[in-house]
Amino acid sequence: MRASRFFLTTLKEAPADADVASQKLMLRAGLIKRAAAGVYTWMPTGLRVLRKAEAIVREEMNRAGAIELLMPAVQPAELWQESGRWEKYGPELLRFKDRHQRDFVIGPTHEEVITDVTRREVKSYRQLPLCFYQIQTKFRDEIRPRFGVMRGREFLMKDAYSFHTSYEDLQRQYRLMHETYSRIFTRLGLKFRAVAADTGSIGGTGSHEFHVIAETGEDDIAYCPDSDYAANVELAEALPPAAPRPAPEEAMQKVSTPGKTACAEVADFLGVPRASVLKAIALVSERSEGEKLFTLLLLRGDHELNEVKAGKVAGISPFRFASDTEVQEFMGCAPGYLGPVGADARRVRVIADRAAAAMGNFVCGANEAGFHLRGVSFGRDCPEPEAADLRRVVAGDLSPDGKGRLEICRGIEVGHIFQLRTAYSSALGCRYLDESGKSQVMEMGCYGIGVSRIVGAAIEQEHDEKGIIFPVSIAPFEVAIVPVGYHKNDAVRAAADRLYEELIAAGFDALLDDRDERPGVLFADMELIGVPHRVVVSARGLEEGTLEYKGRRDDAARHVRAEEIAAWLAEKIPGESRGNT
RNA sequence: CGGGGUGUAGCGCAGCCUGGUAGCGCAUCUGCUUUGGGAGCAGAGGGUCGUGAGUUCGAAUCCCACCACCCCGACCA
Repeated sequence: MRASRFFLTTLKEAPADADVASQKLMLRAGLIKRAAAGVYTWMPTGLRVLRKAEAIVREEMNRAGAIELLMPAVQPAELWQESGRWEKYGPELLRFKDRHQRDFVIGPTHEEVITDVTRREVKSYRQLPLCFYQIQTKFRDEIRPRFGVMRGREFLMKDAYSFHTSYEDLQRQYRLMHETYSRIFTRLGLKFRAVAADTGSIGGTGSHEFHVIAETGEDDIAYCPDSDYAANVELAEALPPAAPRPAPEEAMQKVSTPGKTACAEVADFLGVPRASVLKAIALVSERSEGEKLFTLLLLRGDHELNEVKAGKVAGISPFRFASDTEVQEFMGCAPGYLGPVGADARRVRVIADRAAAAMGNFVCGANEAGFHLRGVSFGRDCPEPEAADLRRVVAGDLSPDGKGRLEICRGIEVGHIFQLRTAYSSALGCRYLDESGKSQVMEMGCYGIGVSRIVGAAIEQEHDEKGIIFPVSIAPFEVAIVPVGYHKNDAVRAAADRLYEELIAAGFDALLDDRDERPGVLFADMELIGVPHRVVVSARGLEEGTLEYKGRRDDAARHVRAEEIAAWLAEKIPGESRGNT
């Protein structure tokens, strides 16, 4: 590509409303233009990047035997009503009516449509297994779109769906997709981690998220540096403390703690560590008969509740936090001074986190405004509570696989694989006849990759003060030829043109920056848009028979003999990662 | 949904308090000079001042309503 025939629109200043590096740089480099909140035009430079990412995803999906199709962005409401998600999905689902007042949605995902296609077309076990995929634009009406294309409302997604005659075969496909995703993100040049994710009501180990490791990620990931354990913090198990509960020493004693309601305040006020204060959180689970179940969760003062885990404790989900009135009703006390001692066992269920259950001689609320108790021990001063895993893991916790300690990092979710089992196939009646002619419900899996999010995540992961540093596999161009004096010096022009033809013929995705601008402008633009390799053609070098090579991360340029430059680049840009478009 | 903030040229901003008919930098166009790290000089074009309705002789500026966008928060005692 010649820059004079392309369309580069770089900016010196980023729009003021951009708030993360990738969004600023994508706007500055002219990769995207904002059309509405969370909705962007992919400009020519950005589209090249998006298409390269898409091509890698497509190649690897095809390699894994998945079959590409393309489903509609607009979907009839009937399918969503049939699956039950017309009610369940909430306001993120963009709904509208056509001229005949029929209800439609703009697809945020395609389980309904693919399941509908499959139930109509597939009748026999002989046709299974199948794995379909598409690369298609989705729309989710996010409450608060932000971070540019990383949390847009309209975005490009690769979504795949597989259909099986058995759970075992689904698991085989799931492992295959796990491997395929690892290949994809490796080829994309991303630092990523596959993490175990919450499977909601389906349970089991049937879901993994693929995260690009980056400070600005929206998810917390717990991982063990000494093993391959990694899980979303919402899921990561907190093991019981290794040390046994200390024996009761001091007698229980009531102390005045006026106005001190938060654990940290109480600990500071009494001069004890936060870890020796017991935190009590009151929940209410409403039953259909209007009956309220009241639960007191106990946590160590330095720990935080993990609501996902609490929701998995039998009998309390769905729950909400108790109102002040309800706390008063069940505990006979204002919030801020709650504790297990003296709680009415007939009306209040007490569940302690494993770490809280291992505490002894602790401080807790006295169930009387303005007072706490110190020197409290379970068993002696109040009944032994039920124990459960309730807290968020923190850095330094033991890894659940027993191979070290956990670290926490931030990640950007770019992929998610999920064993759906029969959630959709049974709702939509997606069945087949088995060998014995008996009708069976298909097992299903789904596998998503946020293709447009990958571009933002790649930039978030690698950039500097000059701009974007793209991995060569998705860079808008692999190599930039920057002539100094293209429009002034015939020798430079001839050499630059010759080099450009040579590199194109050799299969490189080269950009010849033949714009009539000062060299500084050309250098700055090529660096801003993240071209990983640069060759400068100058009169000075031509006299010596050399060209100047500089990698995007290199501090200094190197002189290379003109006749050796193609071989030099071939070494830097392996053919298999080249995407000449 | 609640709270806060911002809307003035393609981008970044000033002007608003104290009303008098809009300005700066970058970008764009023309000319001359310049040419290895976002050039200099001279000139030019480009604005429904978010929208609507008020107050006023007169509104970017004051009042009201609405819209858009951004940020923070949404019960963890």
